[in-house]
Amino acid sequence: MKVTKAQAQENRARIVAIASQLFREHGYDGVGVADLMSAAGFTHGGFYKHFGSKADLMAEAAAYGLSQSATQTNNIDIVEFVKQYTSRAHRDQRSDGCTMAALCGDAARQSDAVKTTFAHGIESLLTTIECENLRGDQQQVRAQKLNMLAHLVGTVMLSRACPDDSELADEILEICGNDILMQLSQHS
Amino acid sequence: MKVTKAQAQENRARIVAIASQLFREHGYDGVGVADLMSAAGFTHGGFYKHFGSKADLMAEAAAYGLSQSATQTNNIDIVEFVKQYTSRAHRDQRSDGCTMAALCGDAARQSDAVKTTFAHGIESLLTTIECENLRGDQQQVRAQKLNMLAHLVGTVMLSRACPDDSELADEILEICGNDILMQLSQHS
DNA sequence: TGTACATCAGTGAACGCGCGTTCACTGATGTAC
DNA sequence: TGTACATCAGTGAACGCGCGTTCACTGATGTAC
Repeated sequence: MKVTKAQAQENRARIVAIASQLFREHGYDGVGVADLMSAAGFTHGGFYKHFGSKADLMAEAAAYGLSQSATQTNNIDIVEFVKQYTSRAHRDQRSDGCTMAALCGDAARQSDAVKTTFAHGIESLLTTIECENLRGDQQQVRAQKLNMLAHLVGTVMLSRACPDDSELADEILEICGNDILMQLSQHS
Repeated sequence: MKVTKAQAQENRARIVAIASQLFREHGYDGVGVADLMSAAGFTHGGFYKHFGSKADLMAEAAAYGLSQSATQTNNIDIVEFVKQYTSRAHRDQRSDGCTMAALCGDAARQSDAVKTTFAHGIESLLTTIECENLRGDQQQVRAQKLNMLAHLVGTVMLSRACPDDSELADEILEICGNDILMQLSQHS
């Protein structure tokens, strides 16, 4: 049965949002078209009325997830952001967490469309990260943010690669979280 | 046809080594049993004479790849190590590069067997990273190494998530590589 | 405003395909006498 | 040392299964008059 134009657009947006979550949790290869359509409350056949292919949705879901991260990062105290990013809650809640940390390993093996989306996502994060505290010229501030981002992403990814409830996983978060905060205060 | 015991053992080792490379390049889901057996010069049927399942091989190949990284790290000048790790050559040669950077994103979604292997891999890297230059007590040195590892892994993963030949990809390597070296000199 | 028709989001069966795994078979190696 | 038999690494066809994608169909929505 057909559906209101507005309703269809809303449904499409829901598919993208749910795909973004499922991809973050299970990876691109870990979620099938039928899985995500079912999670959105539809049958799989309708998928191709909205998207050209699964690969197309992957790029769109990445863009959605990364812009979401950027929005959440915007206008938040940077110290609070680092603490939250390196928290156990963030590590354990992949589906609601940072898309960069959840999928940048997978992105490296995807098409240039997806990689371009991730590159834009990095630039977005660099822009939205609160910078008032950082000293130095524009280039230095950008370098400081880039280093912080790499350190943050590496921290969460290493912690996630450890067995659940392992001491090492928590140690990584704590030690690296503290160091990132220390770097931050040194640059302020 | 049967084959010498020694030959069979050698063949098994070759499968593990090639699997380790292929997994690093294409991810665990991106390489099939038939693919890797073929790459090793065999037909797929013989696979289960050596391994219980593909998942078993994944854990074993990870252990192989991570111990290889640790071996390469051992007794190498740490400045040279950081430069090589953050080089374009390392970023672009996934199959011969660090298993941690290539697969820690995938490892997070695998069984505890694989994750345990990665946790041991992290500990191995912490042990083998040359530490003579680092100041402080044992705990501080461990923290410095852990931070350096997270920073290194994050750097390479972010750079790989960008499109090939993109400026951002190279900028990440350069900026973060320099910062990691600077941290190192500060702690020496 | 009412009517007739076109549109198209969503359904569910069906497609070809590649995956991990199994299995009967081969024949050189290893072993027992 | 020679012979007869068991072992088992490697082969290649076959298996069930789930994947991405296609397609004929439905029926409410949107549109033209």
